[in-house]
Amino acid sequence: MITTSDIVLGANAERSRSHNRGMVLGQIRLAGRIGRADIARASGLSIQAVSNITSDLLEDGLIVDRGRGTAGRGHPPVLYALNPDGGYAIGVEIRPDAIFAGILNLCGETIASERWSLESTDRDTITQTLLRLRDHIVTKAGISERKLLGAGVVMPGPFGATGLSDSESDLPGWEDVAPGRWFAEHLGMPVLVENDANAAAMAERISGIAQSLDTFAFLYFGRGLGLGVIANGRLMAGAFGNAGEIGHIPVPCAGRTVPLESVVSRLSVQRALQQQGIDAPSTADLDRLFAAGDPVLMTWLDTAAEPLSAAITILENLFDPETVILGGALPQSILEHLVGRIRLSGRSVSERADRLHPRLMTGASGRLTATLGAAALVINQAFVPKIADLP
Amino acid sequence: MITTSDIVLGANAERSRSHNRGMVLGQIRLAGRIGRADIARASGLSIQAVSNITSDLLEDGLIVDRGRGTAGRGHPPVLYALNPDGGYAIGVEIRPDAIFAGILNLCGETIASERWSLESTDRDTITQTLLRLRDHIVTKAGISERKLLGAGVVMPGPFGATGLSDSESDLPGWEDVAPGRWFAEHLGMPVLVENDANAAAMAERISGIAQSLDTFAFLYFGRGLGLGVIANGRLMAGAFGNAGEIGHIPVPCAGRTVPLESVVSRLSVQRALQQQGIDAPSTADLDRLFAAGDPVLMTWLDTAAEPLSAAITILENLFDPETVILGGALPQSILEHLVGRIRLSGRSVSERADRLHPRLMTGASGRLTATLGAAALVINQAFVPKIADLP
DNA sequence: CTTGAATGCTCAATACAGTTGAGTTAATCG
DNA sequence: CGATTAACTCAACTGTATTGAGCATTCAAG
Repeated sequence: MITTSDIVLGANAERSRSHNRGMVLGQIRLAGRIGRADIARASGLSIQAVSNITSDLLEDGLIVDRGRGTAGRGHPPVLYALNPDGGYAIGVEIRPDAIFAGILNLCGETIASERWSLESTDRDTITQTLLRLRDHIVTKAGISERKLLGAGVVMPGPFGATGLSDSESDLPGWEDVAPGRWFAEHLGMPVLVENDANAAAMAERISGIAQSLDTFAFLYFGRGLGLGVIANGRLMAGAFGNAGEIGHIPVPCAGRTVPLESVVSRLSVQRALQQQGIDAPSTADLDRLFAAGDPVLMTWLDTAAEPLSAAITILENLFDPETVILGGALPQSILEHLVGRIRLSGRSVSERADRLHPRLMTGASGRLTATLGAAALVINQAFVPKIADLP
Repeated sequence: MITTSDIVLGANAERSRSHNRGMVLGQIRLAGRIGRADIARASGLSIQAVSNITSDLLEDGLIVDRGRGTAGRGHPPVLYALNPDGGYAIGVEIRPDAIFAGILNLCGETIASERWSLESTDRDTITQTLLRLRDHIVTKAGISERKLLGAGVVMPGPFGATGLSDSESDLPGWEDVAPGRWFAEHLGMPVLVENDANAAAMAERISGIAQSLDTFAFLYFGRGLGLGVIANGRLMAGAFGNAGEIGHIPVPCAGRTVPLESVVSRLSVQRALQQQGIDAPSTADLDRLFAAGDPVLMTWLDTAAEPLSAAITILENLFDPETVILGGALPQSILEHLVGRIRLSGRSVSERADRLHPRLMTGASGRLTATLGAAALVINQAFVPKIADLP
């Protein structure tokens, strides 16, 4: 991800305002409907300040008046909520063979989605295809281009040449360019670039099961296995933007030590099926096989449970998340089976009586998870305070 | 750690100032000696704003004028540096059998340290002992109490009752109290509470080998094995303050899968030695055995290398840190031997050509690492922007 | 039903902190 | 030696948030 977003450090009047605007929007998102006095209490700002900011937001169409509150005595508050039509974000996922795109509104609802095939992955082809795809999907969604907040782009990681680079999954022709800047220039809007797992994790936070969670880990079944960690509401990116490569950690499996994604991933189950002559290229295929109780698939699930459980113990003890979420390009049925099947270790910091959420949950599934997550990255930007801080 | 520090969200004039002060101090610390124009460029503030802030800091005695710069043409800048005497922090480490304390100055230099035995771990005994110890060490260091910025306290984790709770290492009598608030009230100063590994990691950043690193992982050899992760200059705490319990993750060792700290920790080496009738309670004992090439110790080192290497691969792929640092209550000689002995996996996001630092390094070692780290937590506060942000 | 307390909110004045623009000083370069 | 570059200061300005007075609306107690 090459940490694009300009890291601004000092606070001044302008940046304070933008910071507070993001905060107020975040509070409104979190609460659903909320009055100004409550926002002020939650944010440590004066009522007057919140009042000024909300009237700005109202004028900009980002929030709407949603009636009066009732509880208790005293003057009932005016309640505000996000305006779904207040802004939109495009999400784009670039794969070696296709481009996926989707549009999310400010409330995180999907407005449109598309899949276009790619003949080549060179920069020109991708850029031209993307421009046409953008126009197409914006028209299809019937929204005004002015209301686009930006675009999120998901590309195969890891970024830069690392020990995990792998010509099969990487995009040739993109090694020597910063994709964030490239797309920002060509699309003419702010662009965030992330890997699939991080984007999918953000989707859970914006419109999924993790809307009220600040610290969680998301295990993403893509081609391999990815991890997105959100800590205190922020994506954990790592020094070079490559954090979360969980697929490559060594885990025990049937007495041996193997890389996690060699036994727990979409590719691994498809390989296991193929060895028995079963072809299951799509998520729907897998769903069908699962519903039919296919023995090869069931055996794979049994085998995968142990290393997956080990991986979750590792995640819990290293990150101490509120929960671990399983999602991505496997059918919901299989994800749910895995969640039910896995015996979580008792030797974990996550084994505590005062938990508010289960240790393991299923999140969004299906092929579009990462694409919509890319858009969620942009939507999230609106809700996050802007004064970045580095020591 | 019970995330004490009041999480303020909104920005106003007062908080902006304090934020910018922290930022400017952080820049000065990072650079060593720096002029106002450079600070302005690094922070995105105007020269005038930086000028106002530095003159405040100068007046408060936090920084000092350190002559003029020379390079290039134009008016040479006035260079500022941290004033070591500008402030002090007390670090305290509470163990079941003793209290350690140390004092650090603003530059992270150790001014004094002490070890006092404990007869009991009940709240009263510890609190009373701590108050006397504080007075004693402040007198010994010969500093003014007014210049104390606060205290950092290291206590055995994990915090709260979890699946890892273990009556042998926990402190009885502290389950139902928030230690941060308790100590803040009784010591009459701001208090930060952390576990040993996190504190030690912060020590590396304030006065150790990681002074210019923003994202790194610190493997801490205490009783067991702990992990402190600093990401973007902040400690990664986890949802319940228990992140970094790396000692309990499953790793392969000699064909079996075991909890990491059962084979890689001070306790594990001491147990191995004891089984052969060798008693080595202190760090110095271990150093002596290592220098003598003791065969039991050497065998243990050989055995530990494989699981430790696996753990480092996990850390690298999950956190993508700039480096991994080994430190804590083992002699420097053994840490260095381990760093040299470990064969790092090539299948890691950290295996990249453009690295600025080695993948594995040794940090501070010895019994006081965590104690001084506790003080470093407080010193660090001075250097960090204050506008906290939660979405 | 009246009165008072509690609560949400507005308006106008104020304060704080950073920015801007016009100098001043001090070094290097040609 | 003059032109140029760069750091810095001074004073006026601007943007945001805060403060305090006051109004509106609701509930509850008498």
